[in-house]
Amino acid sequence: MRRSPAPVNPVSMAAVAARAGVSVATVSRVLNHQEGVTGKTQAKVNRAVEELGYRVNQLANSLRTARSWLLLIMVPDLGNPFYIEIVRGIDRVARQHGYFVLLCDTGADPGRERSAFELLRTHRADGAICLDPDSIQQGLSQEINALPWVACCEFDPAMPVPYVGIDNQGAAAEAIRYLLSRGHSRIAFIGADPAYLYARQREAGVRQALAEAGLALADEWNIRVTSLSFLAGAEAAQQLLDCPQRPTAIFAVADALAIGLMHRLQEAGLRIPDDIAIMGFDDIPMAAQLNPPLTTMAQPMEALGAEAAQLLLQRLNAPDTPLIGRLLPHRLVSRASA
Amino acid sequence: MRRSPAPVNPVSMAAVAARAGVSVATVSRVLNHQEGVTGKTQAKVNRAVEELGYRVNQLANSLRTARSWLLLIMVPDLGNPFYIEIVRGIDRVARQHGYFVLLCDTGADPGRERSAFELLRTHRADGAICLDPDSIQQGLSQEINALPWVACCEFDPAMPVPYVGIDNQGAAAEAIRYLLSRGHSRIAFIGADPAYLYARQREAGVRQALAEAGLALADEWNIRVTSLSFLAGAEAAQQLLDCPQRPTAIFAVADALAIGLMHRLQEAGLRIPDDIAIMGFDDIPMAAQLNPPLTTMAQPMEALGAEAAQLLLQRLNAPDTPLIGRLLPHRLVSRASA
DNA sequence: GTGAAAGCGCTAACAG
DNA sequence: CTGTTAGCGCTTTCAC
Repeated sequence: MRRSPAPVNPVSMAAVAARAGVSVATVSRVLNHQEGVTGKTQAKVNRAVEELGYRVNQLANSLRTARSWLLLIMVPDLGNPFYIEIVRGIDRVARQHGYFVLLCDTGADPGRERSAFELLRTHRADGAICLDPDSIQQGLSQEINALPWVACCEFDPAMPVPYVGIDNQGAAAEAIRYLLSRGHSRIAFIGADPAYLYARQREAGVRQALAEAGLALADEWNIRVTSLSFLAGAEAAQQLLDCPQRPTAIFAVADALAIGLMHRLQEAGLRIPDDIAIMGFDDIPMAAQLNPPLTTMAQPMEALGAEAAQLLLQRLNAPDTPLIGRLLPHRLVSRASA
Repeated sequence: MRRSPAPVNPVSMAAVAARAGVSVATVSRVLNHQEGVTGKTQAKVNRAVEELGYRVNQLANSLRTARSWLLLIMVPDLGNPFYIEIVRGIDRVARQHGYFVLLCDTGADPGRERSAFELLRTHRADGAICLDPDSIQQGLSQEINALPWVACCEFDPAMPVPYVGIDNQGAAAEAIRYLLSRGHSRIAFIGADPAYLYARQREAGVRQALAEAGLALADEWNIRVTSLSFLAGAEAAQQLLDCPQRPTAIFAVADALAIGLMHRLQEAGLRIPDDIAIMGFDDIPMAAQLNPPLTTMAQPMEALGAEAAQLLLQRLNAPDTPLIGRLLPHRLVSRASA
């Protein structure tokens, strides 16, 4: 006699059918609200479902329909509130459409990212949204091009993948122009890992705006950190503190950096913005709570996530929709730090 | 002629078998590293897999083996860094054991939580970790008792469910004693929604420590907020500011609250800790970055998550392990705010 | 050592 | 309107 595999749930659709005195097909129809079933039959089935406490086995359903109703999100760092806000945006629209979210903190590691993409191939997720560095995306390009995913924040317009993001260069240039307009000409820049599109584009924006004003980015005021941690911000601050000549304003590519930066600077006895002005990027919720509140370039985080999810769903439902890329508007938020 | 369902992946195990000139059973054996297959046969199979770019269909696998390798996490608010740290702890051990994480922000809504638990019943997740208020857990008790899940931070020792948490009452009492030892006797408390176990227990701890010192918690200094947002903290601060008699120290049940609190207080011109001392709870990463740095009662967030995951895995692998509850140690972190 | 075949629980075509 | 039946793609027993 054959043993059935694993601990099997006794309450299958067949059990319901038996109890209701109908066929499994009918049960399936009722459960999926398909028309063409008598009210009386529906009632019988529903009662049996009720009495047995039946729940459909989504695994079986998914296998049969080839839809898992799971969306994968790949983020480089869950610890950064910026990504959290985006995840919330994704989650909101995903849920609205009946999907659940599979979250994967890749740590911006190509290996981890590759294995995350495997979830698509193995049918564990229907689609994915990737927030990882564009450089990693490009590295995997060959393997993932045909998969149903969209890029968010980090993207390469040349890749055959829909994307959402912002005009990083324009936004960064605007930020610098703001600083210039406040009378600053000695401006330092804390940049990030050039593996990220945003890091490269924002640096370009900074240089551009500076150049427009006849200025150049001094080497010793151009600091590059490797992670967006508070600590990295503090270390950058220290470097600036050690400069023979200090800047009067600092623009950090991310609020997280600006936070560590401010902390170290204040620890050293500097007053913000009087002794030195600080400007960030992102406008994470914490920015407004700092002392002094942080002036920053806001990204529409929730909307970025929502839009990415929308794009993905569209791609899933109509696979040959033309690929689109969308840039959402940024907005300068002037507070007390600069 | 019958049409097969949905867009079917052309590369199934059968395709591999055909190409390798063996049966699907053999392919399955090779893929699962089962012994009893010739090296030569293995090679044939592996080559075919390679050539075809075959990937196993996890849906089919899961249906057959009744394991989805997905773990569900229910959090009341993804926006709170406290939960994020816990999620990271869970994620780390989950991944170590081959599981992926299904994240669900329930917003502490019973309906959403109920539907999240349905993921277990419908075989979409193998187990769950619930961080939602114990009151909600209890409300669902009848329906979820038999499901494979563990409670984290919020739990009811009387429920037949493994849990991890901390000694909230003891920790809060310690916090108050610390404040007392610094010479404060006019201490205010910002508490949270009593739907949460932590909120009730910490309030009890506060009252206990105060009583030990012959003091009582004044009504006007006992503020209760409904969410752990910065805004809620700021509103609480305002209430305290409006009191005829001001406290000299404030203990907030959560760092997020303390942040909003500090912000509003400083906005009003008060100096911390000179005019008023502030103490928080959790020790989220941000706490050390505040100006002044926040004195707080640290919870081992990552460890709480990791331990919860461990407990869950254990429960999944040995369903009749005796139910255990574990309390992890807290630690007072003295910084400049109090 | 390998293969045939029986399902896991469900959906959907087709027949009645 | 309802039932029969053939799979979805895989694992696992049993036989050879």
